[in-house]
Amino acid sequence: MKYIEKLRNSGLRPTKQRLQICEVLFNTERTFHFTINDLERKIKDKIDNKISLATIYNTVHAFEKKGYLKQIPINSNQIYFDTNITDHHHFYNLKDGKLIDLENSDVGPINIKRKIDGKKIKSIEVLVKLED
Amino acid sequence: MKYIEKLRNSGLRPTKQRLQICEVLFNTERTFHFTINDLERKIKDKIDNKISLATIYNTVHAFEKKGYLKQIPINSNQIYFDTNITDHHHFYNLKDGKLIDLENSDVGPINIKRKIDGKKIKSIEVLVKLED
DNA sequence: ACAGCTATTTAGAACCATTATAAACTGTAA
DNA sequence: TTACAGTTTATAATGGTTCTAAATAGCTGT
Ligand SMILES: [Mn+2]
Ligand SMILES: [Mn+2]
Ligand SMILES: [Zn+2]
Ligand SMILES: [Zn+2]
Repeated sequence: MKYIEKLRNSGLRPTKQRLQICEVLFNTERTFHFTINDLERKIKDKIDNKISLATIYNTVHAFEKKGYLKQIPINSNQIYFDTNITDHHHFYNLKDGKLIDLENSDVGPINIKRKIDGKKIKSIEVLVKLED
Repeated sequence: MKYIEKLRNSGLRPTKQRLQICEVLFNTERTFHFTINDLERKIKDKIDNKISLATIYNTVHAFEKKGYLKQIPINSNQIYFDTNITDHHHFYNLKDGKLIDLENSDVGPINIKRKIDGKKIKSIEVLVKLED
């Protein structure tokens, strides 16, 4: 299995459930955005055994902590995650709630002129809201 | 009362509760960021009658719809609102969860090169996460 | 292969911010 | 004043997320 090493190297035991979730999340042509509810449905569609909701939450949080997933800053009643962990930005379609990746090259370089002393910048994320 | 006109002009009846919430939200030196829980405490401190939590929610949503408040796109279990309704951005201090305004002039002009056809840009918001 | 240990999974309960309900109350225009 | 729609309110319901604690599974050393 291609994800066993990745998990072991992260200090995560390569359990059956984690490996199956890796397949759903990372064995894809394209990166994607998802909520836990989305992921639960994807898992049901792709695998035949059941994975409990608690395990899905546990795994997503474990992967996020290891840097294999990112949360997307957005106002919603659900948390949005991203399998694209590169620095990038988002269009947010207000009509249907869907997100579209905006590559760094699609946004001019962002230069934050103000400094907060004792702090350093960890990330700069742009959200572009779209309407009709 | 200075807020009666504002409310009437928005099609909102100037009730006692709404006027008191206006005082707390808008009769200030500076704009600020708040959650519903923050606002509930501010109201308790500043006024002597009780305003029900449902009314606080109703009022904040009514004011948001009228454009007197904005939500701040951020991942949190609570919604963050802003009394600063100008176009601006935010520092987000990961240590304590506090937000700091970043004026448009503190961020270089942002030029979104990619277009989504049939859609127009409603807002561009930058979130700068800070760590130690 | 086995034992022992710790990590992980799991069903279900708990949590808690937010929203819905529906009855009482209030602002407003006639 | 009256009538009516808008608003407030206590309380219940909702729903995403986290917690709990018992069962299970991966791992290390023998
Ligand atoms: Mn299936
Ligand atoms: Mn008081
Ligand atoms: Zn993305
Ligand atoms: Zn602000």
